[in-house]
Amino acid sequence: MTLNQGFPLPAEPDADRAEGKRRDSRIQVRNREKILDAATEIFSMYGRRGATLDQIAEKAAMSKPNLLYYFSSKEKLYLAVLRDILEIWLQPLKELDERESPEREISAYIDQKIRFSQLYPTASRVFANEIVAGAPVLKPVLDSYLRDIVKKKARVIRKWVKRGELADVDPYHLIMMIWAVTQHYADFAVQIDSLLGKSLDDGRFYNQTRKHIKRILMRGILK
Amino acid sequence: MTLNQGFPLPAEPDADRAEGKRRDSRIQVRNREKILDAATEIFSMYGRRGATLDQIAEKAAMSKPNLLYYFSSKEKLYLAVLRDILEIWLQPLKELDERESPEREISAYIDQKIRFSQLYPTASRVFANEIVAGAPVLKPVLDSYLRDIVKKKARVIRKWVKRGELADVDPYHLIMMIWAVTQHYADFAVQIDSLLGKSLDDGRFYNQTRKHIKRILMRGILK
DNA sequence: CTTTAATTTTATCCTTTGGTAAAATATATC
DNA sequence: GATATATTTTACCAAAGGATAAAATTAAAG
Repeated sequence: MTLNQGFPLPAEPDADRAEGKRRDSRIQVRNREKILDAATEIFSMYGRRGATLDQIAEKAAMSKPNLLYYFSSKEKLYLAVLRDILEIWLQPLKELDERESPEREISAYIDQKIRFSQLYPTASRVFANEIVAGAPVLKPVLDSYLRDIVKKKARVIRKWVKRGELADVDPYHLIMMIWAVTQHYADFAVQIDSLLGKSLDDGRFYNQTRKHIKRILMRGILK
Repeated sequence: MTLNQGFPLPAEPDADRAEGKRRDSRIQVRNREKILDAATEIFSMYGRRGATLDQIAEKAAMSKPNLLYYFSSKEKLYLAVLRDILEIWLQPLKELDERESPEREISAYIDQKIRFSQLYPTASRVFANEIVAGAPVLKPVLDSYLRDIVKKKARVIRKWVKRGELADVDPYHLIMMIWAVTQHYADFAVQIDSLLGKSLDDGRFYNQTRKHIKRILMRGILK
């Protein structure tokens, strides 16, 4: 599973996505995907620096030079993985619509976020790792792209508050709270597994979690 | 700042803490502390595998072999760092007391957790890193020690629910939610800085955050 | 002071790791 | 099926990184 394509990461004169060559041959697509999946998993476990190309290559069932044929360096590969993750990571936020009720919108937002945690836990962990590490690569994106989107959506929430449809919450803290809680179930999955022996893969647990989060949060913020 | 001493991590025949030798000479204590602090910072940024002894040694203003004189291997050092963190990480949870009101106790718990995020953000990040990476080192501890404590405290919360002092919340999810939200401000500090230009170091922001989290959560769970 | 033990430095080793070169093989196109 | 192009393999390399040995230095004890 490879997540997405066109993303606003520092677009780099991309030496990879080469010029006048036949691209996207079946084999090309399949291998890039295999590599990205393998890389996601390895990066999620060992981080950008701790992960090794040997590990990734092995997981992708491919020799290291072969891997480097598709992604010319470890950094480029890491970037490609992040690029894939980031867009779909914040897609849901973009959809917050002030014309709808906050009840409906925030509820849907939480649903989508926890869904992401269920579907792409390793991707979520790569992202978490990058941020925890101080966002050495993503910092510029956070400072520009993410910042703008969040600012825009904070305005939406503030509007709801002014209209009296929402308790007097700080929009930023609310967003952060939703991120924290929903991502936690992907990022700290081992911990949850240790404590409960469950994961979001378990449909029953998934739903229970979803409802529980929503119940508490919605009660906390609705008027 | 070194956090703590006696911890229940796999105690290992500890080749370091040597036998019949003069220990805890001033210089010994000072250097171990210097190293642990440096290591915490480096591990928080690069993870257990990505961190290098060279970096740690440099940050500790010490040669690498000298560092290895105090901690005989990178793994041992990493373990020592984790040991330091873990105990004070879950100290607050241990203090949940069923004889007090949930309002008071949970409020105090949140306070202590966010306080930890403020005081030891890098330590929190090392811990986060370890868990996100799948707890390669801490897994046994999570499966035993942590599990037991949490189970015990879940019982306390359940008691409050039965007594009708708390809404019908799942204790585990509640605990997780508190962890997620409070730790988020340390673990994802870069993100918060990008979005708000603030950190918990800022006293005003610290208090605002604290109150906001408590307001929403307490509203969400109190009857 | 001297002697002994603790600490630090210097030199070095071996393995891992990211990356390259070039040959070999497979795939597609005419 | 020959030719050109894309893909894969094999053989390497230089730098980084964890670790050790032993000499040199510093601090403590008598």
